[in-house]
Amino acid sequence: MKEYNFTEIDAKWQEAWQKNGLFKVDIKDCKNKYYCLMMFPYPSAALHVGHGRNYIIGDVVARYKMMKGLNVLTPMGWDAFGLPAENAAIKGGIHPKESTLNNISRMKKQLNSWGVLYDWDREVTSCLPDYYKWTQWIFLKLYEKGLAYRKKAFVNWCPSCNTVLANEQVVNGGCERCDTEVEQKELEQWFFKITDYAQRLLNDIEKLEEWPEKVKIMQKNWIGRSEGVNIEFPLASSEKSLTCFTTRVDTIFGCTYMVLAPEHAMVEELIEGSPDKAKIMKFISEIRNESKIERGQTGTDKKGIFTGQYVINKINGKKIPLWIADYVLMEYGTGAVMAVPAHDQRDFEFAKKYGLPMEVVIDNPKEHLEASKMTSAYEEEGVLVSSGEFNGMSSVKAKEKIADYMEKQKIGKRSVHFRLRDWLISRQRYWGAPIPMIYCDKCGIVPVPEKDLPVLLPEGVEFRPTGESPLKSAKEFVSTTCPKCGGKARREIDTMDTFVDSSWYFLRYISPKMTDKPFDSHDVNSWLPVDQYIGGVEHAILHLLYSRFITKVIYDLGYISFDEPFKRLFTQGMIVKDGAKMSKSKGNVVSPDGLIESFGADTVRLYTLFIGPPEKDAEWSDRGVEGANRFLKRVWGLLDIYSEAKEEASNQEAKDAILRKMHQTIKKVTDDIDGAFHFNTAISAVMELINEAYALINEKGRSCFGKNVLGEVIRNTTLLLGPFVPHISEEMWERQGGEKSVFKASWPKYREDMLITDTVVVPVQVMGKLRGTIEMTRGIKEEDIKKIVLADEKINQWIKDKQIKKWIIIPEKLVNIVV
RNA sequence: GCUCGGGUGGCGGAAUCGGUAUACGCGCACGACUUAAAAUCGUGUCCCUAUGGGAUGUGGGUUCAAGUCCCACCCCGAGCACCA
Repeated sequence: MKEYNFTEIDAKWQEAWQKNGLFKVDIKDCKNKYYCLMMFPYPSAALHVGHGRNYIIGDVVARYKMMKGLNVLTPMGWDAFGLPAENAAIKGGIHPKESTLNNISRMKKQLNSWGVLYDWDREVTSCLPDYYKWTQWIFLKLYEKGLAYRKKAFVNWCPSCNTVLANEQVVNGGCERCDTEVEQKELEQWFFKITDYAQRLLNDIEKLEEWPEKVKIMQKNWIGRSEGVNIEFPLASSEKSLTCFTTRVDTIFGCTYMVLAPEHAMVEELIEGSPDKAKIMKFISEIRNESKIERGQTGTDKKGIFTGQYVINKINGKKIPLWIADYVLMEYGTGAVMAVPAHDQRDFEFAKKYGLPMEVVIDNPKEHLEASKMTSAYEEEGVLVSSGEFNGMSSVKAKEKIADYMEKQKIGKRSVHFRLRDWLISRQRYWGAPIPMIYCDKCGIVPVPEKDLPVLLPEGVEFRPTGESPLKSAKEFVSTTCPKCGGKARREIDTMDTFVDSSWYFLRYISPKMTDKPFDSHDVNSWLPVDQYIGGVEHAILHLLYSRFITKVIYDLGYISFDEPFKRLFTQGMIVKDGAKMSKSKGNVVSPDGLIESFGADTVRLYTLFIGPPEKDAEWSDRGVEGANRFLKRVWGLLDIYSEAKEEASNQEAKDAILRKMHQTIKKVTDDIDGAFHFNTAISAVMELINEAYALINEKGRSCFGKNVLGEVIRNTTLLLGPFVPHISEEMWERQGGEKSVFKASWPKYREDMLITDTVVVPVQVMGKLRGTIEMTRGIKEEDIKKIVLADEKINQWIKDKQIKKWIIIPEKLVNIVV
């Protein structure tokens, strides 16, 4: 028999799968549907083995589910808009469209060389008009619902590159390209009102039973709901009042001053006429010039200034000073904070620095607190003191009672605040979907009518940064007519965040070629939610949250009947090399191409899967790849042994043993895949089976199992390995007379009665220490166990001079004697 | 600082319910085959002062029995970070 020629085998089967359309799906046939989705990639220059892990895992799941008889949909596409292509274009002069499409065709070849299969008829590419037409359509739908709006916002600005930067491009406060310190610049921006969905996005996390707990917690924290009270503080000098939000209303009696964010709308009015007005304005402008990063640091020295104004704390009538400080953020709560230095560390530090008073109102039950002796704020729970009628109450109870009191007295109102902010979707960049909006001097902001979509991204545009959105220079693009009045108008020149493109692509796969609608609602409803979503943890928050949000909006609009897109989520770990993430700059990138050439696709797949549990990071080792190859050769070698074996088994014992091991392996592999995708242990189980087969053959001869049984072992091994190493499995399946594809064959079943043996080897301990093992028949009585154990010479050594106090007997598992 | 993960041989990693710690693979050593090397096959491989003793980041605890449960701490990784 020929040796394992992976080059030939890989090519043969990759061609065959393409030809017979193994993964082509009839969308109308949704019986037993299984939607297996991988996060679509950004088309970068070349894939490394770390990327490969993602696709290989998905391919294993898809092939396995197919063998389980499910109707599997696995599509693939490209998240093709985005900054890297634009940056490369600025540097190298190649148009982003050209480089992106080139990258796509290169990546497709690479995916194919791994033996990773998709239904390519459903391919979507987010930078092509037939796709982004519908991204624009989604924008219009959000606009109609009042969920897309414009407002002034600060953006990251690199003064050297003369451009706006995305948050991801700001590295330690500097521009990722030139390292210049990033400034904040205020521009009109488009937002999606995701905050309207904050509560639902939070509540529905409960529905995501099959998501990793980690991801759910990250989303919860990101949404960041907190309950508290909005309290009114009237100004001492006028009728007006300021509202502040607190989660610690129990500490209200300890509030000794109040602080506003420098951006607070009332500031100017408050300091009008003050002798210190100029000083205060100077202070505010200094704070505003600080970068977000600088100001956002915990523990940085807090800076503030007194406004000259006072407010009244209505619960005790006290007049307290009103300050402005950089540690209060305008974006959260009301931009005004009641300061309780004794019970909040930030207020504590600030009060110390500026000599503001401090009053203990929550006493530590373990150790009495005195304001003058405190070195840090006491933020724990405790008992109320100096709090009027609430004295003696626990802080937990007081939170409720004081809130009740305030609502009754109309001093304050219970309120909920979220950390989540609205989603800023405008990008002053070229390579993205144009925002379909028109500005008319007469009619104002007018949406592009649906019939005029797509708003095409012009191709001949100067995309080198000039300080303004590149589309501004495309005169023919900008100048248009107002859809309302027909007069002269200009187009929006910003493009959309690429996260908008990726927040609905899983719907488009169902109807990728539809021209009059983004998708067919009936088909989408029958195939979604996605049964299994697979991708990197780095998308745990943004992409997954945005997709959930857009799905809910489309649900509310009545286009779909489900409001969570992904039923089950799997996040795979990174592959690292020399302890670091693979990157060109570190020079530790491992390309799959050479490895596939020297060992074959199956070897690379097998090693990638065997390297460790797929949800964890793993260290790549080229030597390990050789081990995987060695194993495949051993599996292949069974074909030779089979062809030389005699019909009849020459050794009954060997035959029984291998059959038992085979059924145990079927169970183990099935359980490992069905459970937590633990492919590494599934593969090691098959290795054990092969090891045992060889050990028995070496010992008892090539015909020890007989042709029948060896053939059965080979066939089942082929089936079990199919999802992991599809090419060699197909080849062996064919050579063993299997019909059609191994993936059209059904997944093997194990026989329960073949899993157990008549006898078990039971460890025997004395005082919890292992002293020997004894073989016993199953179902043996306790008395008989004792007799056997006492009769054992080795065990007896340890108990002969001692008195037996207690027997611990766990049937078929363990015996422990306490002396 | 807060919230999650994680810490087991030279290395990647196994270990359903608390029940034989170190499966499987890599590496290494020795042997076989070979003129030789590679490949392949076989044997061995946690440590020690070895009929025994000690090891799962450290120190305690619960238990007949702890990698697994409880308490305190150390280290590594991820996310959030002046969120009132």
